[in-house]
Amino acid sequence: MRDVYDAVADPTRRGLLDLLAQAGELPLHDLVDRFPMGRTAVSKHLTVLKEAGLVEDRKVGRETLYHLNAAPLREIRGWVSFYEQFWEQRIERLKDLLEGERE
Amino acid sequence: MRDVYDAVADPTRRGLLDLLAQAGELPLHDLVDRFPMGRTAVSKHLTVLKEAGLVEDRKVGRETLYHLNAAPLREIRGWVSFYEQFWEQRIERLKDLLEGERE
DNA sequence: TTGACATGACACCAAATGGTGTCCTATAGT
DNA sequence: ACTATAGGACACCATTTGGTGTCATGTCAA
Repeated sequence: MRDVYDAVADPTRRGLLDLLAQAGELPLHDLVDRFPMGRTAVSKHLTVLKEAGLVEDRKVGRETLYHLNAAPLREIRGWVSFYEQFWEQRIERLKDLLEGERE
Repeated sequence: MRDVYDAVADPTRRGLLDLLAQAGELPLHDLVDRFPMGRTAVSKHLTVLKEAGLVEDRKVGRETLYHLNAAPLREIRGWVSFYEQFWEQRIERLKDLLEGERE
């Protein structure tokens, strides 16, 4: 479907995830109220998040209620945790090490 | 400058970071050899990564050597770790909880 | 039953994105 | 000195992206 890294790259979409994490479940019009853009734009962002599996929705009457599914974020978590070893060590130390190879 | 989430959204750019993590330091033409695209495209991706602070470069003779700076990834790590609490609990349980509100 | 509300489904548009090729300069190597 | 290599700096292009507005449909409430 859609890459989870890509889905999360947009600040509006991260904002949507934050709201859904906080509120549990919200209808579209409530979400729209929190952003400086129209309903169509927010709806599109939610579609992207749905394609990435990060949100799910259910229809209740005339509303569509959206809620978070955080599971796909495991992928990002796993990827980024690999790099922890590199930021733990001082950057300058790495630089010196690389420069020192010539001596 | 450039959003680190955005910089990391592209699979080619994640590939570049992986290569630099492994090799320590590589010149542009070595990086180009590993991807199915031209020098200009790879160079542009490296520029994006530089704008996000994820790579740095130094000129040695006629080569430009690129190396990783993983520090900005802390931002992503921090953001995503907030969501751990949501994927730890079973998704079905959350759903049942939300549906149960009406009874 | 009538009118307001919620949203899906388009069509549309400007700007950003991810590629390309070309030209130019600097450096290495013979 | 000459030639090949490394790569910066463009100009260019198709596609995607992130927004808009409009129309049609289903639902709620008086």
